[in-house]
Amino acid sequence: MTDDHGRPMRADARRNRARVLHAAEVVLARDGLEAPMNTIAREAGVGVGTIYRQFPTKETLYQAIVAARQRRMIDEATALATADDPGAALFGYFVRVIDEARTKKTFAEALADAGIDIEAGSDDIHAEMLRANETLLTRARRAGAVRDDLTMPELMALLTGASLAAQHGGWDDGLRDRTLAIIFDGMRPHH
Amino acid sequence: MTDDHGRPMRADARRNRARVLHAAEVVLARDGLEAPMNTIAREAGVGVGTIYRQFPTKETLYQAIVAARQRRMIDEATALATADDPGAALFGYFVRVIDEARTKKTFAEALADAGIDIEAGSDDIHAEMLRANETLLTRARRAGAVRDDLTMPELMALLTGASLAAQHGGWDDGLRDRTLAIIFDGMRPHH
Amino acid sequence: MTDDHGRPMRADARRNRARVLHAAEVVLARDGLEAPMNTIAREAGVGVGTIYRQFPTKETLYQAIVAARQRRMIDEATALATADDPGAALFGYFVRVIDEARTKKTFAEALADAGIDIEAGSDDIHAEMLRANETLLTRARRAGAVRDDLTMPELMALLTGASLAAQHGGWDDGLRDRTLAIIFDGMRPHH
Amino acid sequence: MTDDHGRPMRADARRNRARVLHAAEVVLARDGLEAPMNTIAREAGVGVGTIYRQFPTKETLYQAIVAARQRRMIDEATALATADDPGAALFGYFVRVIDEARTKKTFAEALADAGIDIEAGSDDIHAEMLRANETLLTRARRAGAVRDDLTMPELMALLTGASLAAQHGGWDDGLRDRTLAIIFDGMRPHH
DNA sequence: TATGAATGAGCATTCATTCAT
DNA sequence: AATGAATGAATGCTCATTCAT
Repeated sequence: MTDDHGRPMRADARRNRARVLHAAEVVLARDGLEAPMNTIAREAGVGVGTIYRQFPTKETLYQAIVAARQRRMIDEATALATADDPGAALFGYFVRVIDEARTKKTFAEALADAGIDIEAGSDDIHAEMLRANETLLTRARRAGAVRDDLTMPELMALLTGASLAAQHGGWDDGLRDRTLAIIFDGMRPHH
Repeated sequence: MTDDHGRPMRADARRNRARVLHAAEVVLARDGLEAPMNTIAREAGVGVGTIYRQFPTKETLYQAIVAARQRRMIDEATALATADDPGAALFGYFVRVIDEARTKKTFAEALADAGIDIEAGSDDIHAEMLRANETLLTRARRAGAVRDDLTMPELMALLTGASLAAQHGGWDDGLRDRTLAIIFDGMRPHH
Repeated sequence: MTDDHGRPMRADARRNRARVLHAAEVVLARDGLEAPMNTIAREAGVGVGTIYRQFPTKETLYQAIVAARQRRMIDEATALATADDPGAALFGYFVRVIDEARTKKTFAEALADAGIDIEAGSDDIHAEMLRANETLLTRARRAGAVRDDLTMPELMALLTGASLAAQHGGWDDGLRDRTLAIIFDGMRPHH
Repeated sequence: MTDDHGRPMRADARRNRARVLHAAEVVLARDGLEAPMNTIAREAGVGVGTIYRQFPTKETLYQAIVAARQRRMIDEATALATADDPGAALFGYFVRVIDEARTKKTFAEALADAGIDIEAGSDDIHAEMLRANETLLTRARRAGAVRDDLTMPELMALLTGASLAAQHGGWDDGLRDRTLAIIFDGMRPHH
């Protein structure tokens, strides 16, 4: 991690950055997106000014949270990209994404936003996530685990929809399993 | 339409109520839920006070918009409840709901909220919509058009997810058709 | 009672005026001076417009209420002006004024305002009330019932203070009697 | 002066708190209780937000002003509690209270409010002021400087009434002296 | 003439962001 | 570098007053 001038961040700065990020996740999940910066600062045990040093804007802070999650998802996708069973890999990844959305309120919307720039891929990390997803999809398709006409836009649409619904509706484990079972059946070939 | 005392509303009041409702739909779709009441008032060509006469709270105004849409959906569902082909009726209704969400931004979230109180049904109109949906689902299931283990919670989850995704992602006609094709396949029997 | 053009008021107009005045007294005593015109209108069973026809301003309405009370007080003072015992007349009048203030919240402040323009007497009815009070005072002084150095300014100051305190403090009968006993003792000669 | 967490206030914060308090006194005396917060802020030379940081509510600000005055009065009363002449102490204190009311418009009403909860004494500072007053009264009564049947309720009634009248009527020094002379005579024994 | 719907300036309060300490 | 006090634009809502019905 580097600062604005390319120098590595001081240890305390990096520690503060992590505390802020964590506090923001907690507060956003609890109070929603309208939560004031002061609340986040208090939760983090720092002054507001410290947040603004790392994140010039509330917007920036949110993006950082989302980016962190996307990075985590990318890592999972990457790990699964070489799995033996490409179908199981894709479906397993799908479940992981939905679980993330069920827990961390901010993630689902961000994912939805990412889906929008499918072609654009304006943002680096968005683009990277899309690439990782695409790998999983392509492998599953080639293995015959999903239908041929399931392409990235539809996958992102399904992923996004399920995430948003899960977050908004407070899905429990049972509802998640039963709903995804239906969606997964629709994704498979031979209909 | 009657006022609080059961008297019929004055002509100008009814006209203004409609203008406000319409303006609110336009503004909310354009600027999001954060749009100030003043903007809605300007769009409607009335003073803020006029809005507050009909809707004592911003919240109330939103609920009125949503209620109007839910009523429209209930009407559609009711009309389809006696259709010859129960499967086509359910799937056709599903498409209509998603189209509504694509156009009118406020609807999808409200639908999602409705899904939450599936058992509760606290709100009258929510409950009514759920009942109407349930009729369509039951008929389709009895006709063998959808799988046996597709019950209301899953239907609402799918409906909600697709609506939110369609709204958020700005689905075009093609994406809508292809995505719903997958979901519908998942809903059908024989897996 | 005449209208703006000097013509006698129509019967219904006079009736409405009375209803409004009464409603305003009730509402002001209940909700305080901040009470909205709409509340007064509802209490009176008329539209706001009707109030504004009689009283061009909220201020005007309040003044009318106060004027009515002052008139009543003037009548009492006038009646007592020929009483056999001038001392009893003045003290009895004092009690009546305080009782009015205890019941009708708006009166005390108005009385206080009246006291201010002791010399000015800008307003007709204020001036008239002051004259009536002065008559009672002068007779009592001549009869030796009150000390010689008790003149109008002090009388108004005492009357005003007791009224405001009674209104504000919610005096009960006992507190009224005991407090006025002290004040009256102070007003008597031989100290 | 400490902040909510027990830490000493920053120098600038304390300075601003004082400026706000002072500005509020000035504005309230000039424009009445309806004065907008923005006016107070402008008078204080700070932004509105600064006021709200110290006083979460308009109400709170007013209470702070009143509390400050009550504290000042308590101090005076306490100082007089050991004076050689208990009668002079009580009467002198009475004059001081009235002078405060003549100058600082908000005080009189607060004093009146305090008088109401004579037994209740719900509020700490109210209760403390009442106790201080009671000490002066008891000493004066024991010394034979005031009549035996003058107890706290009557004292508060007289104090309140004179304060409200002085504030409302804009008493000058002469009127104050002559009116209080009458009241004080009424408070003395031997009638 | 009476009604009450419409108006919009005005108010208390919040909160992202800046900057003195 | 961190802190948190200060800022002030922006927002939801109220209510005296006007005016179409």
